[in-house]
Amino acid sequence: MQRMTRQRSAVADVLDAVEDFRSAQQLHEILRDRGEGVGLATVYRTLQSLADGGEVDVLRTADGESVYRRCVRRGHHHHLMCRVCGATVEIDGPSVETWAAQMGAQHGFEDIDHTMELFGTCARCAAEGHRREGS
Amino acid sequence: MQRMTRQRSAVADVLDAVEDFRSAQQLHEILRDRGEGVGLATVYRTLQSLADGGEVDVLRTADGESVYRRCVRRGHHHHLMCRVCGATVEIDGPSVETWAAQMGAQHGFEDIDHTMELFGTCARCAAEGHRREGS
DNA sequence: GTAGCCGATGAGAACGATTGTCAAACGCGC
DNA sequence: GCGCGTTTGACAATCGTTCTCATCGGCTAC
Repeated sequence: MQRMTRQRSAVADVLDAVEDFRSAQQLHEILRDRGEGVGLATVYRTLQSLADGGEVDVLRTADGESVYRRCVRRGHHHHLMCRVCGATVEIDGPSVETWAAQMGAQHGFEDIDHTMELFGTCARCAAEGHRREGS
Repeated sequence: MQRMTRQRSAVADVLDAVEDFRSAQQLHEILRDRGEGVGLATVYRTLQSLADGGEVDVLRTADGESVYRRCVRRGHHHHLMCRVCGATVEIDGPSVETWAAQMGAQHGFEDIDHTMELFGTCARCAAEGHRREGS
C-alpha cells in the first residue's frame, strides 16, 4: 500500500513546479537546494512508482539517461524536447498511430506499440548557441 | 584513417552472420566462442565507428542497453521488432519525416531529430501464444 | 492518545554498461 | 624491412541506477 510521506510529497511538489523533463539526479539536487533533503534512492523509487501509476511520463535521452516529467496531457502523446535545456512541448501525431497499426497489419504483427519522440534545439538555446559561435 | 585489422573484420563478420539486434557484450561473447578473441573495449569502439559510418543500426532496448545490427537498407529507416523473438522488419515512414520537421518548425525548434520504433508480436509468435493458451 | 505493524527511507555498497588510459602491437606506405 | 601513427587490450574509472539493511515513521486499531 502507498503511504504519504514527506519525501513523496516533496518529489511530487518539485515535479509540479518544474516544467521540463528532468533526470532523477537533477530532481535530487533541486530537492537538496530546497532544503528538503531526500535520499537519491528514494527519489528513484518515488519516480518509478509515479511512472508505474501513469502520474509522470518517462523517456530516455540520447545518452541513455531517464528523464521524468509531470505531463499536462493524460493518455498517449508524444514529445518534442530541446536537447539542450530540456524544454518540452506535448504533441500528438494523429497519422502516426494509424500508420503504425497499418504497418503492423501489413507484416502480420499484432499488438502494435510504438515509441516516438522528437528532439531538437529550441529557439532560445539555438540563439544562445549562435551567439557563442560569435557569428 | 581507417585500418583493416583482424579485430575489425572479425566484428564485421559476426555482424554479417547474425540477423537480429545484438548488444556489444553479446557480440563480444560470440567472438570469444568463435575463438577470435577481441577485447571488449575494441568491440565497443568498432561498433561505434561502424555506427558513425552508417554501417550498422543502433537502438536502445527498453532497459537501456544498446543493440546493433547490420541493416540491409542504407540510410534512415525505422524498425518493426517482435517483442518476443526479436525478429525485425525494416520499414520507412515517409510521412513521419516531414511531419517531424513540420512540428519542429512550428514550435521554433531547429535540428530536429527523431526516434521511432514499432514493437509488436510477429505472426509466428502470436500463433505460438494462441496455441499455448489452448483456445 | 498511543502501541505496534509494516512499508518507507537513506547512506553506502553493489552493479552493469560503457568509456578512458596507456604501453605494447601491428598495418601500411615507403 | 623501417618507422610512424593508428589500433589494441587489460584494467581502471565513470555514471546512472538498483540493492541492502538497519532505522524511521505513517497509519490503523484499540
